[in-house]
Amino acid sequence: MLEERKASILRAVVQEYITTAQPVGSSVIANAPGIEVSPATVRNEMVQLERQGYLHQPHTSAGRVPTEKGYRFFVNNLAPGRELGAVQSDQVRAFFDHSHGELERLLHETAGLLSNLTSYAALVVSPGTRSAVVRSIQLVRVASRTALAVAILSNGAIEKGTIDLEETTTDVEVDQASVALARALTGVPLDSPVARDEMLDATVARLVDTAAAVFNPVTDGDSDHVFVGGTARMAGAFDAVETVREVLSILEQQLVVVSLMRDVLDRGLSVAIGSETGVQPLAECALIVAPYEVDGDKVGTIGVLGPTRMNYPQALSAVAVVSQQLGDRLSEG
Amino acid sequence: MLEERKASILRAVVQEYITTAQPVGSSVIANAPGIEVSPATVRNEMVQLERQGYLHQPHTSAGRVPTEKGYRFFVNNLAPGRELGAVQSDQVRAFFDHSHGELERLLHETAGLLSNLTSYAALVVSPGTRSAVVRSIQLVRVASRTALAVAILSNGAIEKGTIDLEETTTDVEVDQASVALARALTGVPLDSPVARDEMLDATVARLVDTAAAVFNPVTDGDSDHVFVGGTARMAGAFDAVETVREVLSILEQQLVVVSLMRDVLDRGLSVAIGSETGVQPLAECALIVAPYEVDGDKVGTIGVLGPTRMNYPQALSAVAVVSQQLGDRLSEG
DNA sequence: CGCTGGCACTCTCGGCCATAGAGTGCCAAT
DNA sequence: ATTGGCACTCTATGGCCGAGAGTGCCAGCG
Repeated sequence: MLEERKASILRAVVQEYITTAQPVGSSVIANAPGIEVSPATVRNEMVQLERQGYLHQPHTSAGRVPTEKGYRFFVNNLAPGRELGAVQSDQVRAFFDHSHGELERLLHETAGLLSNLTSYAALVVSPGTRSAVVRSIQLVRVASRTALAVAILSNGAIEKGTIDLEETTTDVEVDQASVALARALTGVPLDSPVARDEMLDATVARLVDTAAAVFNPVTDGDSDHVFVGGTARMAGAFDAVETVREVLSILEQQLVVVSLMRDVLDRGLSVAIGSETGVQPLAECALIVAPYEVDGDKVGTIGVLGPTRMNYPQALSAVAVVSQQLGDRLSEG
Repeated sequence: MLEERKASILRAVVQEYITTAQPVGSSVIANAPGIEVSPATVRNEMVQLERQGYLHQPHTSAGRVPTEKGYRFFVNNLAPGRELGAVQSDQVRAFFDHSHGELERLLHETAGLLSNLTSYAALVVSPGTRSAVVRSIQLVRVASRTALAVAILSNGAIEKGTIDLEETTTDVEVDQASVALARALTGVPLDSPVARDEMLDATVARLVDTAAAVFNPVTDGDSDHVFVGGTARMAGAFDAVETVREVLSILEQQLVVVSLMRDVLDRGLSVAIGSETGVQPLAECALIVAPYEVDGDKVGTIGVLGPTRMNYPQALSAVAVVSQQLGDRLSEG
C-alpha cells in the first residue's frame, strides 16, 4: 500500500498523463489541485514511486510516465467513481429509447454508441444461446443438396446452420424432419438432447440428428458473435502505425476477442491492463469489460479497448451504464 | 494516346513505384527490361509525361511518381493481363472446395481470402434479395410486445425484422398472421405485394401488413450487408496515421461502402482510382470491384481497397477469380 | 525531522550548417 | 534523334550548439 501523499501524487501523474500523453514533471504535479507541497518534495516522492515500480522515466530529465503497475493501482484504489456526464447519460437513454428493430442491428449500434461515448474501440458480444429457449425451429430446403436449419430463440436471436443432403432425399423427408425437430426442441434450450422415442424413417432420423448437431458448436460459445465499433479510433490512439496494425489484426479475429473477454471476466476483472490481457500485441492497450444481464442472467459481454493511457474513470462508467441499459432493454421486450 | 516508348516508360515507372513506394529516377527506368535507351532519353520523355499529367515530381531532383491519370492509363492500356500464380489459384480452389456451412460465414471468410490474396482490405457485399424467392416465412412472438418476422430465401439468405405488438394481441392472432404471410409470400420474391383477398380479422390484417412492410427496406438494398476483411492491412499501406484513421472510418460505414461499390459498378468501371471514388478520404486509395453471378444474375459485389499504388494486375486477377468462383459456389448448391 | 529553495547536472529537442548524393535539365557532339 | 557530360537543385543525414525541461542532491530552515 502507498502512503496518502504518494498515492495523491500517483493519481495526479496518471490523470495528467491521460490527458496530455506527455511525460509529466514535478512542477506540474506540485501545481495540481490537492497537492500542497513543493516540486522538490514531489520529486523525492517520485523517486520512491519509481523504485517501487509505479512510475517510469523514459530518460534522465524527462517527466514520469505511469507503468502498468501504476495504472493498476490507479484503477484499484484511486479512480474517482465518476458518474457519466449529463449529456452522455442523455445520449445513452435516448439511444435505448429509440432503439428499435432487430437484435443484431441493436448490438451493432450499441458498439457504435459505446465507441462514441468513450472514443475508443468498443466490443459487444451477442447473448449466448445457453439461457434462451427455442420458440421456433425448422428445416428448409434451399437447393437440391442443401438445407438450412433455422431456430428462433426466445431472446430474439436467430441461429442457423447448413446441412448437406443426399441428392435422393425427398422434400417430404425434409418436412418430416422439420416437424420432428420442432416437436423435440420447441420450448427447450437449443442444446437439449433430442428425444428419439418416435418411430421415424431412418433417413429422416439421420436428418434430425445432423440438424441438431449443427447447433451444438453454437452452444459451445465458440460462435458467439462479436460486434466491433470504432476501430478507426485505434488509429488515433497510437502514433506508431505498426502498433495500430497489430491491434487491428487482433480485433479482426473474433475468436481471439471473444475468448479474451471471457478470460478477463473469468479472472474476476473488469479491467485488463497491457500484459494482463495475455495477448502480446495488446501490450500497449487496456481492456474494460462488463457483462450484461437479461432477467438476471449474464448473457453477454461488452467492452472497450483503448490505449493503456485511457481515461479509466470515464470508460468504466460508460461501460457500466451501457451494459446496464442494454440488459434492461433486452429484458423488457 | 501515348507513343510506344512513352507508354513503356510510364509502365515501368508505375511498376517500379508499386513495388518500392519510392519516387523512381531515370536510371532505374533505363535499366528496366524492355527499355533500350539511355537515362538521358528517358529523362526527356519524362518531362513530356509530366507535362501531359501522367507523372509528378515531388520536388526538383527527386524521381517521378505516377499521378491518378498515370495509374488510369496504366490499368486501361498497360496492365499485363496477369494470371494468378499457381499457388494462389490453388488457394482459391481449395478454399471453395472446403468451404462449408452458412452463407454469412462463407462471405465473411471470402473477404478474408481475398484480403490474403491481395494483402489489401477486401469487401464482400451479400447477395441482394431481389432475385431470390421466399422458401419459408413466419412470424414468431418472442416477448409480450415483440414478434420476429423471419424469411428464408432460396439463395440461403435469412432476412429478419422485429415487429412491435399491442399487449392485447393474442398468440392466435400472431399465428394467423404467420400463416397468412406464408400463404401470400412463399414462392415469390420477398418484395411482392401481399394479396389481401382473404377475409381476415382486422388486427391480423394489420399485423400482416406491418410484417410485410418490415421487409421492404431490405429490398431497397439499403440493408445489403457488407463483410470487410483485412482492415489491418490498411495500416500497413500508409505511413500517415491520420490517413489510416480516415480510411478505417469510411470502412466502418457500411452504407457508404455499399453505395460506393454500387456507384463504381454503375459507372461501368472495375477500378476507381483516388478521386474517381468520389469519396474525399479515399483520395489516396484505389478500389477494384467486380460483381458475382448466381445462375447468370449479378447478385452481389466483391472488391478490394488498397493504396493508389496498389498492384493492379495482381489485385484485378484476384478479384476476377474470386468473384467467378464465389458465383459458381453459390450457384451449384 | 521533514520540507524546500537552490544548484549543478543530464538529456532531449530544435535549429543551423555543411556535406553527400540523388536526380534533374540542358547542351553540344555524334 | 540519341546520348554523354555537366552544372545545378533539392533532400536527407549527421554533427554541433544552445535552450529548456526536469532531475537528484544538498544545505538550510521551520
